[in-house]
Amino acid sequence: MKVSQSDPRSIRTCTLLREAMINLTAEKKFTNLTVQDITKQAGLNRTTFYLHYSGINELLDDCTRTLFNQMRADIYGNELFDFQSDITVLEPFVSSVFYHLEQYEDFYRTILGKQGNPEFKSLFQALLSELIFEPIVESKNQQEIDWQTEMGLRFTCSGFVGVIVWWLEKRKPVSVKQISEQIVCDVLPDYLSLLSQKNVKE
Amino acid sequence: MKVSQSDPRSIRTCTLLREAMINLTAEKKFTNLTVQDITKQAGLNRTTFYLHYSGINELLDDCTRTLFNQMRADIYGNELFDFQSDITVLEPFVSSVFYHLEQYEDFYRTILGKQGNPEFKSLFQALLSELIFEPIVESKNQQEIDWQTEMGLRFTCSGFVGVIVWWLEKRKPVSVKQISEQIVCDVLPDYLSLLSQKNVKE
DNA sequence: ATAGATAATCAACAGCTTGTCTATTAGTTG
DNA sequence: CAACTAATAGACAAGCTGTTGATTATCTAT
Repeated sequence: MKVSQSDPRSIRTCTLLREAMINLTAEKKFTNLTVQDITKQAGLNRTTFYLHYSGINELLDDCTRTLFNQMRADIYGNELFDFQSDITVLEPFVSSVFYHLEQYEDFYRTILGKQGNPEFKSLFQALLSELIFEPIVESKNQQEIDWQTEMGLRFTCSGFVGVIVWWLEKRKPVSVKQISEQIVCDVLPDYLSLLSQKNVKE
Repeated sequence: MKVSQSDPRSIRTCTLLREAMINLTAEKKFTNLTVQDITKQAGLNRTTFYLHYSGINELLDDCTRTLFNQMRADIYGNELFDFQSDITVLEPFVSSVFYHLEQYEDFYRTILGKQGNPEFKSLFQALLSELIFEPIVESKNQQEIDWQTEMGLRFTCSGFVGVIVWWLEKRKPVSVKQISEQIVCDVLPDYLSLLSQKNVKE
């Protein structure tokens, strides 16, 4: 960014570039996506791009921040849950993730998929970990977490993202309500038992 | 491939190119890796590359096949297991995956990581699914699998790969024996029960 | 409303990679 | 030895990149 950020022209340009990137990605044109493609789609001059971003990765970072802020707001629109009482209070949080995905379905399908961007996927997983799973670990386990817990956390986050990708790839074979209930009722309870027990083989 | 495949010169060239690709990737030079880099590393002329591969992706495919054949052999070096009896018979299979990873540790760390290749990661996950997890589903469940089972399978595979990436990223914080036992004894039993039970919430 | 500041445009540039030619050299096989 | 074929070397057009300088359009403060 070498320009103002508060100037209406800058805001407009950045918005157009973000939208162009998201729309082109949604059209499965992510691999080998060029600055030319983006600026053409946005109806802007290629030179203008470099006034705002150093390259495509920086624009993607901007898109990522924008989408994640939105998802954060979507998720925290729900009441904070008391995890101790009942695991099913998680259901609205899990549902809101899927509802958010539906808003940019084509974009997420491409960028999280085989032809997508591993950096974005990693950030996406970290966000879900931060928003949903780490609070559970903290509420259950106040002391320093051991490697078994850390590994279990990673297993659960990766599994959750894997299920999301499956759901997107398969073009939503079941409803948000169905998949959310399946995850909350059948998958996460096992995760909890994993966190509370300490079966260290030594 | 426009050349013989059985000619000693071709075999030598392809081997050199595969090794160059794997070594350069291991040195964290995967993103923006060029044909020039590879042929220079291999000590070959750039034109020679195109006699054997149409592009980097095709060379990576060749590397993938080679590594996966080796992993398949590593895994099947163990006795076939009867999953019904005891889940812990899986331990040698899980261990052999980690021992295989150690042989090309730096390569796998890069290509499965944030700067890596999602296509490779997807194939890697599919291979583990085929070699380890799908046989379990089939042994437990002869009828057509429902979406809950399919989802559980995806969850388990993704979680397993997630743990592998965690282990590589953290530079092997625990031994192969420790992580394999933890996975087999504490993680998989919970999730594998998912693959056989029918908790359809409807 | 005007003047100064700043963003957007346009044309052009060198640098790099790609994929494909040719012609020539080196190695393999019968 | 003779034929076949892989490897090399140099060159080419094409495409994208990131930057420059000059010009036009738009914003903002007075």
